[in-house]
Amino acid sequence: MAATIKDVARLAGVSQSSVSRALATPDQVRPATRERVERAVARLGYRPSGIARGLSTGRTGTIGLVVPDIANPFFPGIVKAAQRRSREFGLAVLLADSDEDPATEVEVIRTLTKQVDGFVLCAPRAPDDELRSVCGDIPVVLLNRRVGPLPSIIFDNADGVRQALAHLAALGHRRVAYVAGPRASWVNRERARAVRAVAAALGLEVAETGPVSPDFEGGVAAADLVLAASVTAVIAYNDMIGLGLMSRFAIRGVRVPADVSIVGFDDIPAAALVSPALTTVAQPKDQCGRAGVDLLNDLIEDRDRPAAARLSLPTRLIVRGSTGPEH
Amino acid sequence: MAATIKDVARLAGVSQSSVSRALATPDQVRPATRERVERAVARLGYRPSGIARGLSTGRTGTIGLVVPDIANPFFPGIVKAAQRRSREFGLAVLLADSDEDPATEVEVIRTLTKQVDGFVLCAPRAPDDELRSVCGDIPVVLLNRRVGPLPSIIFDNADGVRQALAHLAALGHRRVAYVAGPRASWVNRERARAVRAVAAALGLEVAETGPVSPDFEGGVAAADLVLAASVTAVIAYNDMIGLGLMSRFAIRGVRVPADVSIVGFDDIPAAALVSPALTTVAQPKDQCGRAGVDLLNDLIEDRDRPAAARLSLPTRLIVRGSTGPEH
DNA sequence: TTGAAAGCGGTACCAT
DNA sequence: ATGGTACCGCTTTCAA
Repeated sequence: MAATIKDVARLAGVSQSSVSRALATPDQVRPATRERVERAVARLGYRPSGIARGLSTGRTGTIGLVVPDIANPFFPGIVKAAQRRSREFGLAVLLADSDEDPATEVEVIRTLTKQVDGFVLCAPRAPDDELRSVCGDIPVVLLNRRVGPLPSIIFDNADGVRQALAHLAALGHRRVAYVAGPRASWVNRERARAVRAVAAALGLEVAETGPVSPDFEGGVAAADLVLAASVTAVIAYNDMIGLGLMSRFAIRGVRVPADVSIVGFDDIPAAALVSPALTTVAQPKDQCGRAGVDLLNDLIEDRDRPAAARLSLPTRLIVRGSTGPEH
Repeated sequence: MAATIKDVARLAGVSQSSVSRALATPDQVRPATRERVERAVARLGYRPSGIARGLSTGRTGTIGLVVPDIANPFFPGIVKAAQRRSREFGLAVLLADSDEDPATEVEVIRTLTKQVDGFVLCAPRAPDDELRSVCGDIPVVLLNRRVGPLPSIIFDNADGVRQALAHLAALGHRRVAYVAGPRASWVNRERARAVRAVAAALGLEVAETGPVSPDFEGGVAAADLVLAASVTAVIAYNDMIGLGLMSRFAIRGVRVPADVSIVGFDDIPAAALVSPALTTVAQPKDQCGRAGVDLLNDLIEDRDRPAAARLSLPTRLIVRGSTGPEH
């Protein structure tokens, strides 16, 4: 059996309380005592049980991180950053993959609620009121989703769209398609809205296609719709769709970017690996993951609602393969 | 505050023990009692605290899943499968990313040991004896790594290499390069060994290059080394290296596969997206993740060491872009 | 079948 | 500065 605080106390010849103090608040015990405790701890290889501590403090030292799909290349960057930051805070991360299913997501959150100090919810699929309800029970930070005044961190999608459309307009495109992602996606609604608004401002015509699933197959499926819309450029809900478009375009004999230019969102790793490389709107995932944990940690520490409970992170267009029409 | 078992007991007019039983072993309480408890549970929205339960049972209902780098496209597939399977068992998953650092890995394992019922270690980077030591404290399943008799699940790397080399030999290649991954990687050693053995058997000449880091940049760096070795085909430690090779080859004006054919390992998503698509040795990641959790669960349940504590999963070559030399 | 009570491994308050 | 002790929420004997 692993050593308990009792064993340490006995070996050190002090009380449990002193051991607990020596470890948690070293300056509340006499150096001599501290020494003896430390020695005993070392000899026994003692590690306090986080779970026992959790029971008595109400703090688990663990946060829940929920993502819709860890295999979606958009998320690992965020997860990694969050994970790293958490470790700096001495927090463990309970990762849950909801498989893109709102019901699973809610169930997972409910199950984990007792085991974590708070949640970072990445692009949660659950309905607003469900999220609000969760927020009542436990600190929560939303990533890539905004629900009322709940603490959340999003990317500046509207500005990303603006950069993308301005780029295409500058290249001479007059008519572009937007391939929509899932209807249920908050981000998709944001981008779609921005596309309409910005296009109008820029005097561009927009053809909306989709929605399609936000993956390679979705892009493949959307390709023919896009072609039928006779546009010279297309903005895809995300890079995977963009990649799917490219693939299908190649099969249909449509050259990219000569015939159609493509701009994606997310700057997933694969976007840089294909040729021509995919122009995309990048989002600072590291910053997002880190900031999410920072914010959650603040909430947990109850440093009463930090000023910036709602952050919007800048996006930036990475121009790669895209060119003007009739090139 | 969330309701506790006490609240339920009071509301139901029974003792804590009865509530506990009604929930854990319903057939040990009279139906009438069970009813009252269930009603109270529902009314209060009671959810037992896993952490309190853990303290008293010694079971946390959580397993630790450690990966070297969740952003490495090889792992999400495994993680996802493991996650899903765990949920079926009612287990939560504590995911830790060791950032490819053996020290971090060990530290993370030690920290989490008290909070989980067991570990699934994906391609652990820690030294053998460290792993053995961990195994003494708590059930552990190794994925993609073999250490003595420890429970582990690996892919049949030797056979994967055999398929790859047989493929290249059949295409007419006589001299191939192997681009090595990290020296510390057990899998790399396996593959390197197999390359030597199989090549000898097939009468192929082998040029070993590297080691390089197992990512895109590593492949880029390796490209020039490979070219200097004047081979017509190359087997890369993994797909990311293969992709890096392709990229650099393009810049150096070397055509793939006309001048050099490439075979990677892992079948990461991006391998199918590039053109020409990358020929690769695929490994059943889902099966691996699932089997890992199954095995660990058995170990935890202490169904004394299941027969197959050491599994080897079949790999299979996916032929895509590769062709013969002087094509 | 049910209830009382003793832990599980810590923390924290209260004395000393 | 230190020790004693009452919890934290649940499970699990042990009696009744």
